[in-house]
Amino acid sequence: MIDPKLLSRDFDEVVQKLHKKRVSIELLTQLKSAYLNHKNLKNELESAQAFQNEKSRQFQNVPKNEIDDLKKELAVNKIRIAELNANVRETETKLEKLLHSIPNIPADDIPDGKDENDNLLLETVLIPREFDFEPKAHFELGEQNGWLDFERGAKLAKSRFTLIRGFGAKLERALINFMLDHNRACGFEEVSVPIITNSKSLFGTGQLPKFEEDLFKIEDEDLYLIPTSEVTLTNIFNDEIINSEELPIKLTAVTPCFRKEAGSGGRDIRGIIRQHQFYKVELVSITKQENSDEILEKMVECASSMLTKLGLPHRKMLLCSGDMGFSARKTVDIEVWLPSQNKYREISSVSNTGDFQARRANIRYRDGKNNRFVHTLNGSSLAVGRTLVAIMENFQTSNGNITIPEILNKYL
RNA sequence: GGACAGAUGGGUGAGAUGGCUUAAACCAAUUCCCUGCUAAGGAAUCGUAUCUGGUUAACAGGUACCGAGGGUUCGAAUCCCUCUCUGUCCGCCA
Repeated sequence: MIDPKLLSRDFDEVVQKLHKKRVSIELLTQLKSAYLNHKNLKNELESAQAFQNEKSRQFQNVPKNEIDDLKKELAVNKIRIAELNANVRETETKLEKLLHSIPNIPADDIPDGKDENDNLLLETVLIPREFDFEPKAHFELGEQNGWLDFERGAKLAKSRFTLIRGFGAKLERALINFMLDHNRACGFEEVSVPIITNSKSLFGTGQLPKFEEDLFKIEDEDLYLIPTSEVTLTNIFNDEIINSEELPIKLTAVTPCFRKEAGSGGRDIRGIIRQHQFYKVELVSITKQENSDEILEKMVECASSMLTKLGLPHRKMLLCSGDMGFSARKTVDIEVWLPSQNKYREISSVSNTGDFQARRANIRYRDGKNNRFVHTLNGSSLAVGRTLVAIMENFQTSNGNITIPEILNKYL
């Protein structure tokens, strides 16, 4: 949630910055007038309440014969308060609805652009190997080695659910342990969180109300399967005021993630690149406002160095304004090389949301005398399934075997 | 799932009989004093949000908030209703 005060203070600047994120001026103008309208009505309500309070206080020392007159007067004012109150609520919900649909304002150094083609290459790490045979796709290798069973996954649930078996399952578990150890070495505390969460938490991190269609909801309950542990990790602190000595708080967790993938149509239908359920090791940082950018760099480095340890070629991309997510003010994607597709594919995404989520989830810290909103950052340390894909494809041999990165030996 | 109890500020915890209680007291915290340093001691400040005035400061004032939402009343932390959560006991269970 952006700061509504910015609208009355620096309207033109907000318009200009959010234009980069494809938010229309009309919407922002609407929002501004809703804000001012609500403010005026609220002022009116408050003076009526002040009147009521002041007169009520007189009751104890007013002569008995004047009490009836006073009561009459206040009865009238009470009706006015009720009316104003109804109006204020109406304008408030209208304002909130608008406010909640506005994405975060991008940071100043974000390239303006429409989609992934306008992203900025920051760095390439490791050179993709040359194959002297036609590299196979992970789903072929997976079936050949008995690691991936798509038909039975679909039988058990539906398409986009996959059974991982035998050494594949063991490798997945090894990867998880490797990643968590790596993150711990980067200074992140390991947490085990619920993988079901309520609407308040999902609102806090920005998944609700706008992206409900991508969530699996528990029937008849105010509960959802988490789409990422970012939701539960970040909301650990909602409605809290954190002592500034405790910052930055750096957390890591592994959880299954659940996504409906509504609107992704037939994309990546084969294989395990895009699943309804997948394991992801996540990083979340809660920081003071002044060091979130620096922590973003560190988180990107933490994820990137993990891929380097695994020997996987990858690159870092600074996302352009049009390709960034709803809550982000700055995002760096890490893309891993997939030989079968002959291109880089997203395996990690690290975002600084600034105070956008903190404002929604009401997470603050005490900075001397003042309470300020924290900055929250989140990043996939790596999507486990996609890492599995990358290992299979990059380290396949001509007969379809897969060489396992040495660093994983002690986890197998 | 059944029975009972509870929910107050950063923490602990007072607030029969509704009004001067946004809320005592204690702890923590911040600032200052004292001390060569540490410890101890003393003084002051100290809920959140929002609006108005003031130089976007200090500060002053208004409003709302004592789990959430309704109700009664001129007036509710205090009375009534609904919900949520927590604790304890019983039942069930990995």
